[in-house]
Amino acid sequence: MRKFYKILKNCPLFENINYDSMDEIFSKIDYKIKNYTLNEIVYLEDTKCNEISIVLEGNINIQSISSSGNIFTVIQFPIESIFGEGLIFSNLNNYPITATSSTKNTKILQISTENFVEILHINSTVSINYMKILSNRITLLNSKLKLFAFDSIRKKISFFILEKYQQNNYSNKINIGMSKKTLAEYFAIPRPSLSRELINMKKEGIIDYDKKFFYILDLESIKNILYN
Amino acid sequence: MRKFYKILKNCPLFENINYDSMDEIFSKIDYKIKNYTLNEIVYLEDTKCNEISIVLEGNINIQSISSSGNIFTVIQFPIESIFGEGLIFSNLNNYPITATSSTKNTKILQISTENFVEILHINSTVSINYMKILSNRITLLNSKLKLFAFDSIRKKISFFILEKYQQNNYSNKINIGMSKKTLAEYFAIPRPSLSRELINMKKEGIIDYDKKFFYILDLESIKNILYN
DNA sequence: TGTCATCCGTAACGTATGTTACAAAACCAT
DNA sequence: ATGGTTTTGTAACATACGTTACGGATGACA
Repeated sequence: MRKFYKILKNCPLFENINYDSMDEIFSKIDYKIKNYTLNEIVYLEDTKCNEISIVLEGNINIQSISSSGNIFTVIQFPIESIFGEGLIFSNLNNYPITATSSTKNTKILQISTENFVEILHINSTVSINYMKILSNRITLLNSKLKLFAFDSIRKKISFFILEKYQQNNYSNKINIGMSKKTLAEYFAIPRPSLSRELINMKKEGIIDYDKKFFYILDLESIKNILYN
Repeated sequence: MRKFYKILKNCPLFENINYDSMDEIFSKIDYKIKNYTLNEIVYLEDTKCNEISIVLEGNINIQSISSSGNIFTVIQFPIESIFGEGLIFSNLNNYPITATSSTKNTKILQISTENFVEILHINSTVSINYMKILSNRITLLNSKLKLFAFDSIRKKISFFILEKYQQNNYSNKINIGMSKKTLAEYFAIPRPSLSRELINMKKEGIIDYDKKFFYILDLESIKNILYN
């Protein structure tokens, strides 16, 4: 196990855990290290999740829904990735997707729910790390959902501008911080659609913009768009 | 504090915690019980969240984005509701919305992050409860996001049918389990839009349906819709 | 300074879906 | 059964948005 400590240290769950603490943890609890060859199923969609998994060597693949609305986009999860951490304590703890190994030698550390609970008792830093992981996931999902929930491009743009406006001390000049292309991807819409709506809003005198900045011309209108 | 134990017992955080344990907890940690009159701000959007809150008496209101894409839908949170639990351990721990009291006498229990960490140490059941809350939230957000991410009504329907199909032992007869109206709300789309798409899919021989059931006629087509 | 790749604005077109409206069917209570 | 309420199917219309395409602007690099 010790040869994996370096890898575990980079996993958010074991952040700030020194080797002595790891010794303590892994001497007290049971765990498994499973080996997979290429394209083996690591876990199967709709089966119960009763353990957390950490990739120690190799890669695993999962499919998901892309932001353009298509299923079957493959995402790679590399070394140090953690799985099942949001599921083991959930009432509906079925894996939502199938995961397969994408490298010839894939090693995965598996810790059962019981043993994981034990770890949380043993080491309070791991315990806090774990809650941070869950909380950050919630924050991320929330912000994603917020954007998706808006039913028009104009609302997405307005929300984005208003958020930045508040973050940057109510300045009318807003640093976009990314290319228009990237912004369109962030909104999960085609780039020309974003472009067209920006043009419309400019024509209507609500905003102006250039390569790097949005300029708020009519703050009230922007607010009204969100509350229409 | 003791008079609130009965209320706390109904809060998922204190599920299965007996009064003795509560005594132990609240004797060892610091906490505040704050009183609000009508329409006072309980917490303000974009300010740091450094405590969890539980409604002990009255109601609080928050605004959110409705599933029809409009901001400013007011949601009421009644007695026993818990707040901030997904924020205190998050790196971005700003309240995403403003909450105000909606009753003349609103009492809210507030426990700072530090003290909350202490509780998690003291009582392992509360600790597990807390992780269940976070995990269930993640599961809920995930499934919502999944539905939103689909870019067509046909995909939403197909996903819904396929999910039920698998849950019910691969039977071609699928109990919808709610009215079409409710289903439309669940999909966050207008009811006539759902109706029309169902008609189309029936015309194409993919599904049939009546008041209570969907019938899968062409399973392969349904699968293809999701992977198109 | 010229070449190439990338980013961006712009336009035309087709279509999925929101909107509104109305009547038939189903449900429920009297 | 009867009347009223809610749920559904259906249709016509308007529109926001995806799609595709193209050329100009921008920036990197040799």
